[in-house]
Order: sequence, then C-alpha cells, then structure tokens
Amino acid sequence: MTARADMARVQEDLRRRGYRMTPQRETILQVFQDLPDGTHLSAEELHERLKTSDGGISLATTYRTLKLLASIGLLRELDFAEGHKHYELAAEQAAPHHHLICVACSQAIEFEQDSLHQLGLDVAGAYGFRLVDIQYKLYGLCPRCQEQGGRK
Amino acid sequence: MTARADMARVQEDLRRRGYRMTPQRETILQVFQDLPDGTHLSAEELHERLKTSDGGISLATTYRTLKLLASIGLLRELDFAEGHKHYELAAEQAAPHHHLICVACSQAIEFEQDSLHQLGLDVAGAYGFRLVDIQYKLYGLCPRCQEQGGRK
DNA sequence: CCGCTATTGACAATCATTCTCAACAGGGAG
DNA sequence: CTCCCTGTTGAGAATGATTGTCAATAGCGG
Repeated sequence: MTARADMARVQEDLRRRGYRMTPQRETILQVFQDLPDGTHLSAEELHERLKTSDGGISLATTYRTLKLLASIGLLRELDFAEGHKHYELAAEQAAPHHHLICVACSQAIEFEQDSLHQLGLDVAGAYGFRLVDIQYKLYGLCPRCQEQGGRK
Repeated sequence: MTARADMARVQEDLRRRGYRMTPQRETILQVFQDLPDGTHLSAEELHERLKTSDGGISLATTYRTLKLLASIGLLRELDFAEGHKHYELAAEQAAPHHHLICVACSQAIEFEQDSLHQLGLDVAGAYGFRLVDIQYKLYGLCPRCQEQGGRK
C-alpha cells in the first residue's frame, strides 16, 4: 500500500501551510482513498460513515476537513445543484471525469472526455484566468425516471 | 416589441399544465426579458429589484415563481457553487452559453462553445438519458484576484 | 357574476453549512 | 522527554438559502 507514504506527503502539504495532521484528517482522507473509484460523498454521508466505529468525528469537523482538503487540492468539490456539495479524491494523475446527472433521482454517471480539458485551458487562458477546475455536467432524465412518467 | 405576444404564449404554456397567469409571474418574466443579454439573477437579487416599485412581490413567491418558470423551461437554473442559485432567460433559440467563474470574487464570464452541445447529446444518448441541460463550468482565478495574491 | 381551485403573503420551519468558544492536542523548542 | 504556543476539535448556537403552512385572495371557465 502507498497509504503510509501518502499520509506523510499530506502531512508535509499541511505543515507547509501552517496546518497540522490530526487523526480526524487522516481518517477522512483514508475513507476517500478506500472508496471505490469515482465514488463521491456529501458531508452528511461522510459523517454517517465515520459514526460507525466509536464516537466518530463531529459534523463541524467533517465540514471543516472537507473544505480544508479541497482547498489544498486533495479533494475535488462537486456541486450537482441538489442543495449540498459532494467531494471526491482529486487524484491529479487520473483522467478528470465529468457527470451525467438525473434531475429526478439524482443518480450520477461519470464519463471521461479528454477534449474538455484542452478546451478549458484554452478558454481560461483567453480571459487571463488561472484554471482550477473544470466541470462539465449534463442534466437529464435517466431511462428509469423517463419510464416512471413526467409526474412531479 | 414581442412582449405582449410572449406573455400570451407563456399563459398558454401555464394553462396547459394547470397553472395560472398572475401579475407576479408576468412581472418577474418581464424583468428577465428586460435584462441585458446574458445577465443572471439570484432569487434575492430579483426580489430586491421587485421591491422598488410599490410593495413588491414576497420572497416566497419570488422563489416559487423562479422554480416554476424553470420547470416549464422558460428560465435556466444556474448553480455556481456559491451557495445560492442564479436564473437566466432560457432563450431556446439563442446559442447556449457556458461560464468561467472566479473562485475568489465569483464574477462569471460567459462564452459559447457549440461543440459542447453535440457532445452532450452524444453522451446522454449513450446512456439512454433524455438531455435537459448542459452546463460546462470552468473555475479559476481571474486576473485581478491572481494579483491580489493567494492569501485567504 | 359565481365558484372552484390555484396563488399569494407572512412567517414558521428546514437544510446545509459556518461560527463561537472553551477544552484539547500536535509538534518544535529546550 | 516535557513544555508551550497555536492550530484543532466538539457541541451547540447562528446563519443563509429555500421550502412549507395556512388563511385570505384572485384567475378564469362556466
């Protein structure tokens, strides 16, 4: 496993910015690393998973940690317009992926599309922006929700 | 102007779904039609504009109307991950546009990119989804916020 | 003009997220 | 190895956006 090495690197990232490594931060990062590829969690879902073992990690810390890890680039913040954010491991080396979201049942399917990355760099560059993240989101009705009629 | 004709068409759209045309709905739609091209408003901003004249329109109705108009396709709901939604006229015939958002000051620049539309149709089709909206968002730091340093 | 039903306004309620603050704990200095 | 400074945590209050509740009001088809 690269788990140990990763944590050491994270600790270094944190220290450099004046932050500290804590068991809570390590636990949360570990949860994301153990997640099946491409899974993303909301703060509430993460908090729920953390509760299982012992006392768990407080909701406030869960939120704080997610924001912190996202701010240093370890997590990616996703907003599916559902009213709450989701987070996933940033995994810089992996191909960035995008989402197809059902507006009825909120299931999200992810897909890759390399061309979107270059396009993003081009557009951001044209306006003098330093690009931080690209999110291409397709909203629609999944096959199942189409069947179940357009009722609301 | 096509204002009158548009309202009649809207009324028809509403009636067909069992809704009614009301002065509040007409006023709100008119505000969007009078907006400079590509401008978008949050519920709070819209409510503020409506207040000026007389009593205005209640905040609850403002929210309800935005959601209603978006649900029948007259408005497009935008989520810039700032914690509140924005709305703009859907303008089906106009070229869809996308946004470049500064993560520091939240300014949004819009741009067009036709290729994104076909790509969206292709991907949605591949998964059996009926496409409703496409949102391509680039998050980054605008030139001004880059200058002001990365401090938080 | 009437009546049924959608809509509105005022405000309480909810949901996600952030803030406050006292108790606690990394981790570098000695 | 202990101490101390400062970042961090947990608990709960507070905030901000949005939605729900309900009585009063008003489209609009008849």
